[in-house]
Amino acid sequence: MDAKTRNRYQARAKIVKAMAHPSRLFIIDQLAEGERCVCELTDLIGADKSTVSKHLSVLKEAGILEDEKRGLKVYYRLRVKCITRIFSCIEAVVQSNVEANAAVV
Amino acid sequence: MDAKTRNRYQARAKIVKAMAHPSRLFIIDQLAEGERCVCELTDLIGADKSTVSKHLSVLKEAGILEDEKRGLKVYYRLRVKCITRIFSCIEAVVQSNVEANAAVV
DNA sequence: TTGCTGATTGGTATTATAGCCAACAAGATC
DNA sequence: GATCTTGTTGGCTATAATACCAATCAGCAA
Repeated sequence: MDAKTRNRYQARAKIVKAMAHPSRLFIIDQLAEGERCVCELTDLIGADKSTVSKHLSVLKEAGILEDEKRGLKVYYRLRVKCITRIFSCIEAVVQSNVEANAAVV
Repeated sequence: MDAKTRNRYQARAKIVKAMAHPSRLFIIDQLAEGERCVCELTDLIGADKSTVSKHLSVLKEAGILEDEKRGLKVYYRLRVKCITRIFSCIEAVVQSNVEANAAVV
């Protein structure tokens, strides 16, 4: 694999890695419906706000989210909408796994 | 977040996490064109064959790939085809990041 | 049987990730 | 200014991921 190819896949992996966590996938799903402040997401997820804040910064750093401060609150939203389309295929794999497991039992 | 929701996102994260590595994204891309044996992928990637074998088992364990042994060789292929469609959106984020960086400079 | 090829598994060192608490920063409100 | 609310950052520990080498396993062939 040459350097150019490696760079291309590293750039892609950075994005995928940023999504590779239950809370972060949940955040993406929530933001598909519109912007949310950190406090709302913290309530929904039920983790420490510092933890949620770090998840959000991972997604922002990857270019998936953008934020905007208004008053005391910081609102996050999706920067590239198509992200949500990914879920349909992920869900297809999940379903396929469920069926495979059912077949074994 | 209730237990059911948490389980759903954990299942999804398992799949996304399995893809979250440059070599594994490369493997998925290669297999989109048809099955490959471990030796071919090892050559293409240029890592130790034990490393490639482990990447493949991560993808298989997640339900993304399936394998078949024929003679001495083990062939891997995509189990759920739609996985490849994910790349178009990932690439959109990558491009968006490139443009944002260009704007800064 | 012996040896060869292709692939997996075990061991290990290095590095990255996750989550909490505590401390701090930025606005709003009194 | 004092204080409350909302978020971020630093520090820490625990856990997971990565990659290599070495050893092993499985199938083929001499």
